[in-house]
Amino acid sequence: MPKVIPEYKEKAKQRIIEAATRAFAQNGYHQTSMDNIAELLGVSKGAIYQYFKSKQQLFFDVFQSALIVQKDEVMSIILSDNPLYIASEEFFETKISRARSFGLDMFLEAARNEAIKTRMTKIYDRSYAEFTKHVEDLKNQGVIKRSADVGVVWRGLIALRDGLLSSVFLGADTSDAKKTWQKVATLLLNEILVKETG
Amino acid sequence: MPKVIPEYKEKAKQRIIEAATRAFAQNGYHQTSMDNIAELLGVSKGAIYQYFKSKQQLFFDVFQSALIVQKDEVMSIILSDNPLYIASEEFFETKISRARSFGLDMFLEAARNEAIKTRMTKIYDRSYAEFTKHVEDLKNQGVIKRSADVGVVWRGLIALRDGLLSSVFLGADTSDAKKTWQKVATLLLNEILVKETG
Amino acid sequence: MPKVIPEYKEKAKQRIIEAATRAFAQNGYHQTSMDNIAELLGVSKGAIYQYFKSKQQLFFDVFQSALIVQKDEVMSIILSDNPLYIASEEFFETKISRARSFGLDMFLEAARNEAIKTRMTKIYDRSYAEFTKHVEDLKNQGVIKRSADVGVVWRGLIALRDGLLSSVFLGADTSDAKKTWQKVATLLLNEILVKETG
Amino acid sequence: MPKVIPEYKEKAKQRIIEAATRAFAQNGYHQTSMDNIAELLGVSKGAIYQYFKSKQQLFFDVFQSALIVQKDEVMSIILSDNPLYIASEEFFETKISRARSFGLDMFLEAARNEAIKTRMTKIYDRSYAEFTKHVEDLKNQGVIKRSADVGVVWRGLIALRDGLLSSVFLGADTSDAKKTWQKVATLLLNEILVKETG
DNA sequence: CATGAATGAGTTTTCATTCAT
DNA sequence: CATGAATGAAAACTCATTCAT
Repeated sequence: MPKVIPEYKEKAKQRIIEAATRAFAQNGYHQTSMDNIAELLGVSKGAIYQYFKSKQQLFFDVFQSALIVQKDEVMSIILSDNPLYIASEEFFETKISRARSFGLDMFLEAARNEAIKTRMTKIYDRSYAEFTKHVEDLKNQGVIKRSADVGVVWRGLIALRDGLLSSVFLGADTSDAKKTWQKVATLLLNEILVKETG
Repeated sequence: MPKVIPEYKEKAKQRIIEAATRAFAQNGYHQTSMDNIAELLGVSKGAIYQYFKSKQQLFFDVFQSALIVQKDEVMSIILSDNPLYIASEEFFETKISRARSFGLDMFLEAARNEAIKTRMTKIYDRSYAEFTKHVEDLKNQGVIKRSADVGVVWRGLIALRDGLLSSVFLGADTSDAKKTWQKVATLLLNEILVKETG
Repeated sequence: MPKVIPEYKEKAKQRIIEAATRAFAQNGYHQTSMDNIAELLGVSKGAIYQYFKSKQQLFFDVFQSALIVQKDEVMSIILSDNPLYIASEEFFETKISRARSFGLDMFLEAARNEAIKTRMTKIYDRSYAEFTKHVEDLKNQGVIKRSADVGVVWRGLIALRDGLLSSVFLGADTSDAKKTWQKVATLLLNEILVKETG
Repeated sequence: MPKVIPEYKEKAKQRIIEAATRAFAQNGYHQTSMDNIAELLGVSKGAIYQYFKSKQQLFFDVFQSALIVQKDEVMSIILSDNPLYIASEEFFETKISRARSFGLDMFLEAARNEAIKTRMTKIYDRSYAEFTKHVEDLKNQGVIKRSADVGVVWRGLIALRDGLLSSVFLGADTSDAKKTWQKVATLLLNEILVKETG
């Protein structure tokens, strides 16, 4: 069924990316065949190749689209009124469901792909730059301690998040993970926030 | 290479596991072929099948043997004289090289294997049990605060470690990661230790 | 590009044939996709199928049109004032560029197609018939020896041409080929011409 | 069925090359699938890949083995007692059957492969070098004219052969081709031989 | 008529696994 | 026991062809 709608191509790509994201996330890059994705879409293998020249390219695009989502979300929280929301179990809950729909091993596959690594580093760097810029404002507003080493906290939070998510996927108890997140994140944020919280 | 000695079988298995660990760690489960492993050993593919009925089984055994190594190491540190050694950059350094030689995606492969997941949970549980038992002693000795929620710290440390290691493999700056580890681990340990440290 | 004029159909076919000829010649039948041809024309794949029911049919028509061109040229030379022009390096030069723009492997593809082979044989036969008829005139005019076995010379020249062209495409030195053509063609023509030349 | 005979591997390769030569010759490179070749051998596709890492490589080896055969034969004739045997219809007959079992389009496929072209040029050059060296002897023995331009004759003969073979495959009458070969080859050889022949 | 999205059969290639020697 | 040749099932990718718009 040819579709002559102008933006159809973009929509088709998007649909494929979504299906692929689901498939990669659930079964991993290697366990997912182009056939799987096509079937998920109710479409023939060949159709996918009209939009992505290879499985690698599809993966790359899937990954990038996921990264963009991640970045946006992190930024929005940082810029929100209540920075301590980050330390809530609710926040971590959304992380879990998002990660579940993203797939850890996509990161590992990505880690083997130089092009992806470069891009990812770039995205993280930009994200970090925006973060520190915003932090400067918060310091001026007296929300964050002037002396705070924000980099450490930032990296600590991200590592904690990733590590806890991994543990959940590897079978750890979810409520333990959530509680851990809440406590440790609070601890970290209190290191930099002026007004103590518990 | 001796070939007919009685305990030869066990030694042969061990040699295969070692080679497979190296191969899996370096290239990941899917990128490693039985041929690769056989070649690494200077042995024929068929020989491997004498000891392991499938690639999956070999992986399982490789993984299990790796977990045992990990557990031992973690325990030994906890039981050591200086619990704060954990928070040192040096400690993290050894983690990096060990992880590099183990391979992150082995965990992910494992995460898809129910048998492995169960076993892993069991190992972690036992490890945690030993840990808490030991902690009880330390509380009695006045080293650790009576009120400390040691579970949170334990899980936090492990998550932090895994998250930072991931970030390093994904291209993050190693010295940033080490510094983050040192600061945050100290923060966490100070939560439970009676004698404060910086 | 006009699209609804009556004779448009014929012109469109011609345009497609020209583009296809270029594509087939440059890359060979199998290395040329319908997409390639369509792209070369700035037209959609589907459009080609409006005029040619299959790739094979398109090839057939391309080939036939090429054969007609060839025949015409050969005839015109034979009928020209200076039959020895054939033996010149200049003549061979034009052959090279023509062959380059036609493609050797089109002949081979053709050789597998019975319909093409039949048609080709027919065209060559007609060409040969015209040639011998003309030769009869030349014999009467005393230009060609009465005793000459013109068939041998004709076939010899064509074979020599094709063989030398092949060698050039396979990497032989062009000036060697041209010189060989000039010498051997002269030798052959002198066999049948009354007035000797060097 | 594993075969532990030492030279088995070489024999297996040879068998595959022979089957592939037949298949390529009959149907051309592109029309021949690895399946075809495997079937011809009564073997699985995978088996071929144990000996040749790709279809291209197999083709390369097929081609090279064919070239070696060709070179040897040409040399043996040149060095034979009766150089004029080359001009016989019988000689051409053997050429036809050999070419039939080799396949013209292998040359064309080869013409697109730089590695093959290079190798081919090298083989031809060596062959030509041996030829000219031998010719020097023949000049000294008074068999060949001192003034003869042997290069032209050599290239002329090869081109004639290739061209006539092509024509036969493209449907020309075989006996016409043979006769043409006999006449023109004689003409060419008489150009260089001291003792005239008819 | 023209378009180009979709199809699906075909092709190359890989690799875990088996088994005759 | 060890070997490695052979298998066969899968996977990625291509492309002539069709057909709804």
